[in-house]
Amino acid sequence: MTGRALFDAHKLHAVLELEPFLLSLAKKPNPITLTQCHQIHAKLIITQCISQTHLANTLLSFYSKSSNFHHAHQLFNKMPHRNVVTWTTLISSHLKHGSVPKALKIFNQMLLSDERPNEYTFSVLLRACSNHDFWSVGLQIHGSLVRFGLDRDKFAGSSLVYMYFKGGNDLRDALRVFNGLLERDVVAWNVMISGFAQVGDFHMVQWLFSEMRDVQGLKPDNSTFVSLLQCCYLLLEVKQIHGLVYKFGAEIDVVVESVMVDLYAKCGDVSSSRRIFDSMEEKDNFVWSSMISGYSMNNRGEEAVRFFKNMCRQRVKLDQHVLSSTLKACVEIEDLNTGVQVHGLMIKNGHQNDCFVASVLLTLYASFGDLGDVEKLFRRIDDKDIVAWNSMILARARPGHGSSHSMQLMQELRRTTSLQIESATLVAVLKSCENESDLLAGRQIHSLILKSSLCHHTLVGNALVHMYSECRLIDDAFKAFVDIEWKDDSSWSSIIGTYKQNDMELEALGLCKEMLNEGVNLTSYSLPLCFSACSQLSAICEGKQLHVLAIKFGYNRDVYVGSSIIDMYAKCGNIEESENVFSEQLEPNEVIFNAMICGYAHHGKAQQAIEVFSKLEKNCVAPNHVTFLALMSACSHAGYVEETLHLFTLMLDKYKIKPKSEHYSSLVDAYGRAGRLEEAYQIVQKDGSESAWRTLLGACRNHNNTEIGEKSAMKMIEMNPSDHAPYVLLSNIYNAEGKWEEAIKCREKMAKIHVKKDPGSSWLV
DNA sequence: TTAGGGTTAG
Repeated sequence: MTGRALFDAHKLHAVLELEPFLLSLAKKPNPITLTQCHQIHAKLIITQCISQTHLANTLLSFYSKSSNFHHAHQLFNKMPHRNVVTWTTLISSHLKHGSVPKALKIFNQMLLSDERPNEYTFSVLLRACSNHDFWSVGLQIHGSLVRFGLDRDKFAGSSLVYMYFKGGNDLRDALRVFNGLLERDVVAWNVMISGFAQVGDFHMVQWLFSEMRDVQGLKPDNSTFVSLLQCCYLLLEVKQIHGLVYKFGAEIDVVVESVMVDLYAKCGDVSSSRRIFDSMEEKDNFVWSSMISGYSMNNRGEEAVRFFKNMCRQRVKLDQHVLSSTLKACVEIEDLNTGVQVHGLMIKNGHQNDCFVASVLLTLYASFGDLGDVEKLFRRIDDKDIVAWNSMILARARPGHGSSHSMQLMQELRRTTSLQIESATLVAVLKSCENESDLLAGRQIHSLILKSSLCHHTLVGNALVHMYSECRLIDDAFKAFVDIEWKDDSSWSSIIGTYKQNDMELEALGLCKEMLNEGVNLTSYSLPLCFSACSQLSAICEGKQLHVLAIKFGYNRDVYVGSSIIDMYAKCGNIEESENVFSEQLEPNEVIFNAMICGYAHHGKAQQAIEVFSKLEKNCVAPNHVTFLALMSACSHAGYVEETLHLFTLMLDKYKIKPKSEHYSSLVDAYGRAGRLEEAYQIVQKDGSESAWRTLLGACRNHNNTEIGEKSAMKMIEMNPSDHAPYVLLSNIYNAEGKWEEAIKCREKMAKIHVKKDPGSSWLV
């Protein structure tokens, strides 16, 4: 008797000592190791505490959390007494780390034993059944829940509502269960709010939230705010919810902060994202990756890369999200160096075959023409999804590579996988057909599209228009355009661009008008095309109307739109209006400056062009080759020979810009106009482009220089025998010099080799 | 002692 009492006291002491220790371990976020589990197991056996069901349950949860199912089951089988917690722990661990069928098998065993499942058991099971594959099982479990009288319980009921939202997308059943609950706690309300937020029913979310606020003693928590934030599309809305979080005095957790970082960036306010990020005490991987993608989606790729490098310096763990977001930024800013470093980190962190990360990496390598490694990367990806295939097909659709490889890949995709082809797949394959030699493949894809459900997809239609346009089949492009059911700005831009490229400006402008009549919202893509059509036709009235619309939609200060307006007014003869638009630009870049300089060049205002260039230098904007071409052409036309030469050397020496043929031609033009034909001849011999020779020949014609004129004409005929220009110019030189015989010979030669002069045309009647 | 709701990337 005494011995037994003494033993029990020992046991009690051991329990008192072990219990807090086990509890503290259970609270730790990381699962404990198998060795630690064994040590605890041994200690429980030695102290004979293993027979205490609650302690054995805790050990069972340790084995389960670390996915040591074998040991968990061994312990479970040996336990002399099991309770509902024992069963629920085992079921829950299989659901979290193992498989749903195994969990269901254990649940069936539980039902066959005398143990009754409780609200916790049902809660975990129902949540697992929200996966669509187990939908019918979920309905059966709902039946059991009713039999056990737990269907109105707040725990089991909340999970049931969750299941109807996620698995069945059944809002009515979810609402019915919710209305039937005996008690609705914050979790129950959150499940409802999040369910309606996911399906985009924001009115319902609003209503539920106001109802919830009326319930006494209930306060929205972080989870509520996350769901509310998911309903935000506008910056103002994000700010409002941000304010609400403070109003309710909630202790903001890392998840809410992460969502706000992500959303502010999605609404274009990266500075607010960064402010929240910097103020966060606890930062998880999620928020680091949100910050990187935030920079990237706002066209601030350089900052994304800098942020990533800073993150590496701080030794933050790199996950797939961080790596793929960074690579996306590298693709955007064409930063191969960082991309290669990220590749190394992918290997180091074991993510080299991750589908998300490898898909972007192959896009990056492909954009630098490294196609050999791309294929290897693709083949190694685990569980390739449709986006990985699309990326690979697009990687192979590089200009000049033909369509065969992309077509083969799509056939392989259809033959070997059960993945559903997406619009992006077709867009990628069509991209590889943008050449007349690949037209047959393009037509095959077109017929495939017509047979599929994707024929009404706007993106696919746009790709077809583009493909036919690149193959110079204007009628087919137009037919494909007509077939697009929901034409967007891009559809109209494609067809207008097609007509413009093929010198059909009148038709292009007609389509611009039609587009406006259709009420399509003009954007920074379509507006420049419309302005360009106007300028080519000198259609200033239409141009002015479009200018008003550009102001109305707030695009007049967009660099692409702004430069096209400046160009349109200049080409339509209204340089004053170009100057007005130019002066309205808040942060003019080189494209805007170039448009103004070109405008002055066209109007023969060399002095003003040079003044604009000085302004550009003062604003620390880097000029490009177009800037110098416009400046040199303005100066050469005005007869400023020395100034043209000065600009040419400035371009080379100060700005390190490699001259193109056009620059040489401009230089030749300047010398030619001044009659300095020998110097011009020296330059042409160095450059040797057809356009430079043509310019020189023109100058010889103006200055009646037969000697260099003959040399130039011979060179041009050698370079392009079917061109009529050298014959005409040369015969003009002979005529001017009175060498009629030579002139006739020249024309005869031209007739002999069937070179015909294009008839002249004029806009003036 | 078991348990329900919320976040990111290509």
